[in-house]
Amino acid sequence: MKQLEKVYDPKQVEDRIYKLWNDGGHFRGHVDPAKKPFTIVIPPPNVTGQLHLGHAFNNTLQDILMRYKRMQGYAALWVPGTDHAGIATQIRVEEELRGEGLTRHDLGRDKFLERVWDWKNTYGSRIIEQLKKLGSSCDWERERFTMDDGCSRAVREVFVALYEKGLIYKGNRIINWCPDCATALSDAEVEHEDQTGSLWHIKYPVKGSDEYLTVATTRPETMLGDTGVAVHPDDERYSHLVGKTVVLPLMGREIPIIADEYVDREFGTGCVKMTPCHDPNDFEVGQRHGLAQVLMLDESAKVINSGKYDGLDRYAAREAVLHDLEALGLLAGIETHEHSVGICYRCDTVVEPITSDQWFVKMAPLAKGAIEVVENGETKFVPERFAKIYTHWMENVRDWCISRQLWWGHRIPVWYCSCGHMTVSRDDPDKCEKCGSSDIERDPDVLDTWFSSALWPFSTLGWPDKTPDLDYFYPTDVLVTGYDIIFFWVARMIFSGVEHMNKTPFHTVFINGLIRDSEGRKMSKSLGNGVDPIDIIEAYGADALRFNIITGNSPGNDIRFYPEKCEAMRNFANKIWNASRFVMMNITDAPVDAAALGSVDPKKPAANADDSSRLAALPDKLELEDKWILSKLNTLAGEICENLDKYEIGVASSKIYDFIWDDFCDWYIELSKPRLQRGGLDASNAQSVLLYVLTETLTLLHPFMPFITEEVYQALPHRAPASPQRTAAAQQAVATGRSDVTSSSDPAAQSSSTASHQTTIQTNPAAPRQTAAQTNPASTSGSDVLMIRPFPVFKESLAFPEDEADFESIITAVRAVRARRAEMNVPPSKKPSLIIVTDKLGVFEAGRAYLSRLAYAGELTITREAPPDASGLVAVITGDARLYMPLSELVDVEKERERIGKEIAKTRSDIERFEQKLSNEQFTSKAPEHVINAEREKLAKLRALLDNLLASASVL
RNA sequence: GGGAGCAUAGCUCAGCAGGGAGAGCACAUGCCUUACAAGCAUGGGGUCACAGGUUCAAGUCCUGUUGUUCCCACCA
Repeated sequence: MKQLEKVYDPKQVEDRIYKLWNDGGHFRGHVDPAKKPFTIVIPPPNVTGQLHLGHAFNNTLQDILMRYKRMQGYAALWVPGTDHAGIATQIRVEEELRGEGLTRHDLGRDKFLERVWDWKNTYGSRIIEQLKKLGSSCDWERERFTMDDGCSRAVREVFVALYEKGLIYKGNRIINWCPDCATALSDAEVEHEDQTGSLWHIKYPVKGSDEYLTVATTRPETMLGDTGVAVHPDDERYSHLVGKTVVLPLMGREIPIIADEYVDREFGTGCVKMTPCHDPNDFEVGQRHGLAQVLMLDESAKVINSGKYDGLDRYAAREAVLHDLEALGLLAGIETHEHSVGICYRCDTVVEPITSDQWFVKMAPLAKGAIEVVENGETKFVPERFAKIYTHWMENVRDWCISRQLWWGHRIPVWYCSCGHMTVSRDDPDKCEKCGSSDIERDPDVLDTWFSSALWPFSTLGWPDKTPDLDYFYPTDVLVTGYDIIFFWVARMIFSGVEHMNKTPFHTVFINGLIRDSEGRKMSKSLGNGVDPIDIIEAYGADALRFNIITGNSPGNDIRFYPEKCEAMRNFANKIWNASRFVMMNITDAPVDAAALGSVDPKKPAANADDSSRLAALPDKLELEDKWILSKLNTLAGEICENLDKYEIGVASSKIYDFIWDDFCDWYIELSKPRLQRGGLDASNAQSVLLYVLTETLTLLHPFMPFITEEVYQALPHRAPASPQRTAAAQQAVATGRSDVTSSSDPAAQSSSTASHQTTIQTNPAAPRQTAAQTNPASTSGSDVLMIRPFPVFKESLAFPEDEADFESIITAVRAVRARRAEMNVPPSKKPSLIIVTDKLGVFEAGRAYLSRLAYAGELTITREAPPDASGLVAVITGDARLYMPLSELVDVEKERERIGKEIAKTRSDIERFEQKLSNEQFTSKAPEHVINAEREKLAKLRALLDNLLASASVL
């Protein structure tokens, strides 16, 4: 028999297992009318991107949901793809060009785009490969790109449709301009940063008077574009000046003094300079009053239309203007001023508000439907609080500036003719649709990247065509994404889905938090505190990484990432590995059919004599500890389904962790050892239960740690679940309402199972590695892989609450004995006799074999009567029993008396507390019955404990 | 100027249809017990931020306070 490696080595496993799944076609999502669909579209990572921990987190969550639903029998489809990421990608390639001393203009548009496509084809698959390393079970055959033909057609269709509905328009309005990216940005693309700046007071001389109006500004250079000064209509200080003019210093331009409610009399001097071309408020005031527009900054934020200042950079111009004003004595003062500054989200450059011709989406009509579907619950946010953030944004959203002065992206489908007409068309026109002239020119701009990602849930399913995919998989089910792109992406997908599909694109938006470094800072390139998930996978394995980031945190909350925690999770993987080794080493004598245990009801006698396998006979042979572990596992299965249905991923994962480590490994495996050594029927029953519990547990754990669970599963003897069992399990799930979050109807389980009914694989004691390697991928389609094994559900037939409680008594007793021994420093080699005095004779008698083992006891007596002479014995007391050991020579009697005294006092005060509570009429009349009963039981236990303690103390 | 999250063991975090607080890491002690020293056993350590309120009962619900993080906003 070949010895397995003692340590699990993910590097030997992961790629091979991934290939097994892929070759088996298990990632594919197929339209299957007999099943219910479950669909997720991936938040498409930027093609420029490399996998970071945020992706790892987000995709692990998605993969868990996908694998869970797939195992439940849904037609599961996870659509992958990447985003062309307009600005980010263009910047990347321009940087590369700069290295060659070139700009994109040197190449020209077509050559430049060729270059970007080359770049995309070279590097764009990197992040996809990294997602695979993580174990993502996407349908790779359906990988999409926001600029592929289908998505481009969808973009074109949406643009034209919205234009035709009057929801897209072109206008000259104030937009955010990034001088570095040299493009317009949407409001969402501007970040705000609080800065300490200055507020300069500038005197404007009133024409035909020796009065001055003093204005205050944080951007003095913009005065070059001033076309008015505004005061409040009710401000008596200035009412006599309204209608007059001031002479704009430096420029000598005569500009009007106007009155507008917009002005806040309390702020500064109560006079506001009006720069309609460079301030959104001034723009609106200007519109109301017919102020002139003077554009004073160009696309790179250099001064224009301002005489001697022309050509200066905006900040140089600021200095020059201030210098000149000072010289003229027109600078009335400076104060420091806290304000927030708009920053480009891509390059951190301070953006300038500038009037410009751009394309906009009219938001108000679209927002209406998008708010509705969230308010009426068609789309729910998890956690709920993000719905408020979403709604608030949607209610206040302004029109969306969608044109970008870039080359990389979806080019705006608009052609201009010298006749003045714009041709907006789904197909490239060769002449003006109005005058027929072929002298037309296409709009040079491209669309905001988010314009195409907004269509992702349906463009990836074939829209605008009516495809079977679209019909079957849309709307998708869950969108999993970070809270940082709710406005950019989620909001826009929702209104797009509502507008173009008449259906919200997903019923649930599952929001995940951000991953921070161990000090709570955002991970960023500039801080150099980023952690590469691929490094973590190399060092600890993908399963450990996955389990690390999803365990012990709750939805929507940020996570601090500690690489050390991966060590704990790697250890957990190793624990599973070794538990599996143990099971395999002990089921070598005969093939065991553990699957049968899940399909028979141990509470009922075997149906017929023909059913002669040992497992069919098991119902009569289950030991107390068997029922204990089976019952716990069964409860666990029910809870995991509940947790996953509520998106409580972290809670679910830690429950499985605890079950595997504490219940299965620390107790059940230890308990099985004496039985296995004894051999015979007892041993084979234990083998069956071991195998059953291990297999079911691996199944429960699979969505979280797919690689190691599949690897072990492949090595275990098992039989592919046959159709009847699958159906039964699914029906049970529906009956108990435990497996289907979206609907109470049967989740697709009525389909004939794809799993073939293979014969039992002979137990193979060889390494899992070797066993799995022997599996021929070609023969695995529809084969027995864990990935598509039915997910466990709660089964009434495997619930044994009384036996569970009985066995807990024994655990308590064993723990108590161990604790006493540890306190007394008794070496494990010392195995004194043990007398157990208890009323639960049957329970402790059933535990005889392993009591001696786990409590290190020698000769074991179980009795109802206390020993007549307890002198020389030390007692260990629990609520159910007194356990006597002859260890008195090791105990300081005085100390022991003191200890018992303390324990008696503590128990008495506890009893008093419970007695008080239970005699409180307020409590007994108002508390629910199960609570009162629970309290009574606790009191009874404490009283029994006290009796036991007193009895022991009396003989000390 | 609005709004939200967080505050629980030394550290990082769970827990909350309200019924005497948990995990991982760290720490201490003893163990190479034939699956695992990446392990086993045992133990120490918490007036669950503060102040009120609701309730028979409050880390758990409500109000306020403090600290902290974040989001939104056309604060010249």
